[in-house]
Amino acid sequence: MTSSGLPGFRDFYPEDFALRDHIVSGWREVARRYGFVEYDGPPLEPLELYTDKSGPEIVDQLYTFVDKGNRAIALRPEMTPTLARMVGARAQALPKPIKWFSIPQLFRYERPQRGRLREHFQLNMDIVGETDVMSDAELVAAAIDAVRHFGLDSEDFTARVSDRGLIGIVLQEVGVPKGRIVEAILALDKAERQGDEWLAARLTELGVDEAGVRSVVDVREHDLDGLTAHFAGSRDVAEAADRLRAFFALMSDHGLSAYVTFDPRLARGLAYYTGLVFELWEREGRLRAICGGGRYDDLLAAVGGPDLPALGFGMGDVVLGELLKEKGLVPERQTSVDDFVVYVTPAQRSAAIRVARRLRERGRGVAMDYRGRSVGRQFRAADQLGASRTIVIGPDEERDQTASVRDMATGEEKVVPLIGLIEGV
RNA sequence: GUGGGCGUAGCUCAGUCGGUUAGAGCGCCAGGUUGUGGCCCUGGAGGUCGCGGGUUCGAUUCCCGUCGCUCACCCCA
Repeated sequence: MTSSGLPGFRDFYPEDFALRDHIVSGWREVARRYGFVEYDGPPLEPLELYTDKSGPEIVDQLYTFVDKGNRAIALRPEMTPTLARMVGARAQALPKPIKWFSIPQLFRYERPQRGRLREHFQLNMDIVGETDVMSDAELVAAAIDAVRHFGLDSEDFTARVSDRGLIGIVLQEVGVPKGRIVEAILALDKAERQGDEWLAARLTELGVDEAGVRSVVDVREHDLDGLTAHFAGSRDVAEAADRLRAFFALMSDHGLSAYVTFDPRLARGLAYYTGLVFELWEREGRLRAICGGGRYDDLLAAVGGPDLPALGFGMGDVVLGELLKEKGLVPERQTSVDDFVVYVTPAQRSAAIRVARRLRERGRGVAMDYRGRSVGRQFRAADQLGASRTIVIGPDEERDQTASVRDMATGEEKVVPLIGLIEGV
């Protein structure tokens, strides 16, 4: 091979770009249906924007450099800090709730693998300035629809839902000190991969007694009712659970019950989530999470922005694209050619160009042969390009101001007046 | 960042127990006589056998390194 591009960065050949466009357009359409408006920010940001709040897991993997003005720069790894800044600057003026979406290209310096590159496009949908559980449900519904839009359904993927508020209260009940709740939640997330013994050791470290440890390990197997029963004595648990129940009821109103499951094992790695958290997973589980998000009511204030509650999710194009390819849901072929105009002899070239021009003015995609090859070869070119019609201009047509129009799918061909051809478009 | 597997034409792959012109299918290009595609036929282009070094009379084939891809770990958008 000759020189290749940077590892983890993609070249988009026309067929690749077609898939990317398919995904991005679909997302835009779904976001629009939910009443979100699009925004964007710069792909480069000051490094400090991320070092403060994002947590070490993101900072370790930043793409950074120093610019000619000696500024420390990062390629944006996520959109939320940019969103926080932008919303912050106009927080007073914007009607609430603020429902914004963006499809930024994001960058991470880490080892590329299947479904994880150093760059991807990510749909971000956020709602700022609303605490009602109805907004939680609508956001999750939008995330689910952003996947369903491409032809996947509850057979293919599922949404795991939990609530950090609830889990935090549970952890407090079993004896985790208040100041270490977030650590315990992150441990819970990590336990997915490390196993129960690791979790038990970690919880003991955090000051949980043996009974409490057992309780937490058990809790991970409970459904919502089981969980409330287990902590029947706790008013706080009951209240937090009620909010989740309300959430599931709303998901039912959205007609999406089949997609959502309570899963107390889900915690999400990022430190800033405060309430609802969710992830979309392919059912077969071979790929990574398709999407993840949740409520982060304290984040905007924490980064010096307005004190507004918020929630949002991110959904990348890489895993979703892999999934669509696997399921055969990638659109067939893309062509920009509607009509191919054939000229039979060089004498008709000018007339044919004029016809092409008039069709283009009407919005048709038109291609022609450049070299005056045989009619047969021109037809073959029309076929290769996927033209839906081939329009032949020969001596007869030129004389009669007509064109022979062939439907490439059916093979049906008829002679029509030029005027009719142009105006019939 | 750690460890394993892989790396031959645009794509999917064959092949060389080290030997002198590296193959197939698909794709691409040109023809198959002057007004019609999808089939077919003929011909052609295209490979420093990832890159660098070593062993050897000789390496695409063996060894080392490196880069890339990939899987697992790590981590997660």
